[in-house]
Amino acid sequence: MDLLSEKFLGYEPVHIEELIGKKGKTQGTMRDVEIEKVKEYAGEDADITLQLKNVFTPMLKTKEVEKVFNEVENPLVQVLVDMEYEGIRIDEEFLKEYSKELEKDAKKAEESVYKQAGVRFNLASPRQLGEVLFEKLKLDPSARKTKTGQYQTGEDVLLKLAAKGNDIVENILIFRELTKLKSTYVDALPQLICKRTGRVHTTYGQAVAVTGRLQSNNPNLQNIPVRTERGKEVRKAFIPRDNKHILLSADYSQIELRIVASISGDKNMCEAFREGTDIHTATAARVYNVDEKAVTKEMRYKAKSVNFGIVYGQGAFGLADNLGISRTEAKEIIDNYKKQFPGIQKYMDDTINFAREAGYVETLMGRKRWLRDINSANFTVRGFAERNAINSPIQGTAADMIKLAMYKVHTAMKKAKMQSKMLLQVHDELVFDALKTEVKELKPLIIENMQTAMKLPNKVPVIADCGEGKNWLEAH
DNA sequence: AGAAGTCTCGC
DNA sequence: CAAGCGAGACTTCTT
Repeated sequence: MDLLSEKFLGYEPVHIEELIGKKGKTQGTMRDVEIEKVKEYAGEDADITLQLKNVFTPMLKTKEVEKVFNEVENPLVQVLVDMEYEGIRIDEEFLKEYSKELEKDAKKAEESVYKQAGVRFNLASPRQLGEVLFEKLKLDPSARKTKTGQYQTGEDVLLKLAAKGNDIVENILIFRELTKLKSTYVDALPQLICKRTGRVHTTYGQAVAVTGRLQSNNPNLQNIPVRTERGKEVRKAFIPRDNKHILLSADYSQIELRIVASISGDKNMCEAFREGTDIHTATAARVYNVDEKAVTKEMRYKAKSVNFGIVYGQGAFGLADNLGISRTEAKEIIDNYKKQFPGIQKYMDDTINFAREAGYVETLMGRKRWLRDINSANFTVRGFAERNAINSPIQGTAADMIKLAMYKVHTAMKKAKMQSKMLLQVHDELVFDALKTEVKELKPLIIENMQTAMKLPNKVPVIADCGEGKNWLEAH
């Protein structure tokens, strides 16, 4: 059954109450919602019992995990149902216009590529593109191939070719960007606008992502472009329900790094957060052993990359590749980092050792992730599990925190009898349709509840910021 | 028609 | 070999 069509294509939405267990169902309310989601995810004929067992077995094994179920997941069900039901309004006309513009400019870039290559082919095919770039034009004699024998033509590869002055590559990158925006967002979103509500209604997966994060599909509203200028335009299409409302966006500041500092207990990083200075600048000052005022843009940029890499278990090779620096320099930076933040290194070692003994890692709330490969004899396989071990407690604790916050905010809004609605969650961000007359009261309500949803150990402060505007881009 | 592979969007 | 978690468009191969 398609939850979306049942909800909005003329049927009375009574089944929602059934789903959330208001009619005498005291047990397994979340399971009922999840059955629908599993069906959507795995297909109508999926073995639901088996799927659900896989989903909930890790959660029901110990008292700590029952806590995650009882305090985080079950209360969240109603919040998610409300958000999905509400949906977010889309400026269809704007997207239709933008689509024409993208079409025109993509075509232009495409024709330029064919002219420069001296041959017409399917530019949307990585395989054909690779053959043109590396066999016909011979742009890079040492071009690397994928495991299936075709040339790699990913953005990183193309950017390196562009840096060597290959004009054709610029147009390929433009073509890729514009066709991506057009097909995935600009043309796809209008098709998902519900006729009856005039809005798009995403579906959230509550027990799909292994770390405890939410997942959004049909449409995925957790990957709307924001990085490039032409990508940002898409966000202008997400608008308030009417002129009495505005969009409001509240997001956690550096939440994953704060959690790293907190659960590792690293003195220097905890202190940096308590001081309230910019964390990447503070990191650069330590790694390069200079005063914070002497930190250059480049130093900060590199420190930022290390901070993110740490969260993912990245090594010297990955950092060098990412920053385009030598492996020697990358190793030097990482060694300095570990010296300056010894608690971080200890956290990584301790976490991997714990996982080897226990077979799992867990978040501050006790959410578990099982790691069956953590003792594998295979270097590569074990390496993956070790990076999972480092990352999961961090990503998962952030997920626990915002899930708790969502319930708290939702409850507080109901208690204050507000008409404003929570619409979207994007991992560290919540988006609201805010009645203009409620904004003044709503903003502090959101920020206060987000910041106090979960107390972090070692006195690491949690900060949330809030913006508003006539579309999602302005609010962000 | 569906699976696999590649690529790109977000946090 | 080498950076975590996702969705989804498109091409190409398999059934």
